[in-house]
Amino acid sequence: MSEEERSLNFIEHIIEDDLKAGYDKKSLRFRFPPEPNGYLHIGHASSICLNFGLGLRYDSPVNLRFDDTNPAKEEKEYVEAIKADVEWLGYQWDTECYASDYFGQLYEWAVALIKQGKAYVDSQSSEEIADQKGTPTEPGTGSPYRNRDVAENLRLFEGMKNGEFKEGEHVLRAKIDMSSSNMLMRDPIMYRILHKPHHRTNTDWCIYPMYDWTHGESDYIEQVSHSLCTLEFLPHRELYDWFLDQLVDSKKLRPKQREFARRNLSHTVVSKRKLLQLVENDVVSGWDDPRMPTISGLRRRGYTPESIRNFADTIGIAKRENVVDVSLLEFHVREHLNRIAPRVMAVLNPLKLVITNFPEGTEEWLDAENNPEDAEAGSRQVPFSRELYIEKEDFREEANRKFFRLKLGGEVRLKNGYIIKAESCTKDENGNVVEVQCTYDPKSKSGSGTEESLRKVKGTLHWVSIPHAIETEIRLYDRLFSDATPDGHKDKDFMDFVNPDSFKKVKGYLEPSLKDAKIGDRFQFQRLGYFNVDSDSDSENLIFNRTVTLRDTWAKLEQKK
RNA sequence: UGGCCCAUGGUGUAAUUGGCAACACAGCUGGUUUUGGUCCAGUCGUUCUAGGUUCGAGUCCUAGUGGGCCAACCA
Repeated sequence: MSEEERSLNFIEHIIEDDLKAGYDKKSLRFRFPPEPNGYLHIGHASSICLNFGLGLRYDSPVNLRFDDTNPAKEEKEYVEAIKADVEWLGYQWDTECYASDYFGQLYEWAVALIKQGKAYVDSQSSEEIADQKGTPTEPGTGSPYRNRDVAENLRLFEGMKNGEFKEGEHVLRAKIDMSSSNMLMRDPIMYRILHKPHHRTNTDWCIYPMYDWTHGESDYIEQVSHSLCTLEFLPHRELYDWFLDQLVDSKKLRPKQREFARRNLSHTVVSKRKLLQLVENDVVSGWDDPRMPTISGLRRRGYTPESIRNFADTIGIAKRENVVDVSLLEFHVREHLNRIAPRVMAVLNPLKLVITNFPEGTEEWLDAENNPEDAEAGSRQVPFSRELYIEKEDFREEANRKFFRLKLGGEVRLKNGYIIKAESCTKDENGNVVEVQCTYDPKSKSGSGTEESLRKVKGTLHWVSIPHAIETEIRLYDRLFSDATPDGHKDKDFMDFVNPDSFKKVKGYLEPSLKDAKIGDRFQFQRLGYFNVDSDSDSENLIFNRTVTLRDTWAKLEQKK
């Protein structure tokens, strides 16, 4: 989809309106502001694509800003992971910023506010402050310290900064309006005392600014023009503007906050807290478990950055509640992988097939196309021999004409190989088929151009030559939750909906060309799905993750029964 | 018994700003195919309700209904 054809989302409309109203395009600037207290997930990806997409669209800088005002929760490890994720998605930030870099400026501004009588030190407990806050329907009442004189406020605030007080002893509050219908305007806390080392400023500070006092001011310092956040921050906008009103220099750009609805994905949860719960309860192996909707999980699962960007682009951005069906994400990864993933053959549920008229102890190397969607992809050789594996599901002793696979007396094409006919089968004591005996037509070789090779046979199977097969571990993933909105039930916990079959480990038999596959390499296992090499692999053992199955209309037909 | 936000197919977003409701996904029907993949064609809607303004309303106004957010020394 070309840029000019695409319709604008409401954020772009706001920007276009600003531009029309005389806003200088050169002063456009955006930012992605994660708190380094956890891993990024698909919801963040949407925000990243929004902000960096705007940067690309308007040729404007986009900062990566870590909102690191709470040393109790934040760690350097997350900073590194977040940077890696943003880069992997394919975006380049203009400046790597930290709210903590502005602690000095913020402190100066706070002192100025105190001097103007617009901030005061409150010496009550958090319970007392909460009690006086009122409720959404009742106004709050002023703190007994609300009218402390400026000199005392300054002295106490400096004392707070110098570590003269214990945590919780004092806070700095903005003096706004205890009866505002907006709870956030009822003298919000600007600073609290925290005797904790910070991942960047270490022990330089023992007071830390709150989000509201930091975010808009950071935007102003960085001269961010449009500060985009999720809908739950809408009531914060009034406070965001109030703080800016106190210190904005009219010659400088004044940032504006605008809000959009966070994107929810069906069959998963998109909340750091809930994802953490999955990790801590060992429901998954970690933040990068391939079932996790984290960027690192999707990466390990085999998703491509392009597919995630296309997904974000397609779902767009708006202000209403939403649950995007995960099938849309799957569509985008299939669409991309269909174009780029080399085709190979692998059997995951093997059934032995013996071609009785193929000479014992011999092999034949067949030409196989690497990707029918990509003329440049070339071809490779795959070995054919007397004993092969096919999928158990691809053979039935008897079946109706809707079954385009192998049945006794029936014919089928072996992909890139020959047409075979099932003559008989052997069963174990339980009646399970353990071997199928076939004959092949030596003149029907794929691509040979013979009359026999051009015969139309309904059904083509993938296969692997047993003596040449590489044995590997295959990890099959399914949706982590059986319910579309696991956290959308008032009476049930989202953990109740964890899909017990979301992970299955099986043994796979792969064509030998795969032996040199490297971690991260993506393939289409023909007729099965897209797979990539997991990071748990080593030179001895390959491990594959199933990214997503192919669309399977046959499975749908079967399910209907 | 408050304030604010939102409402368009099953899902997500559009609608030249008041002018024939569009795109993608999913579903369903067919066609092509040496992947039951890909590809191609077709199909699926009283724009939450009721009033109002207007030649004309998804869009503007009023009321209602439904959903969401707001009382962390979190972000």
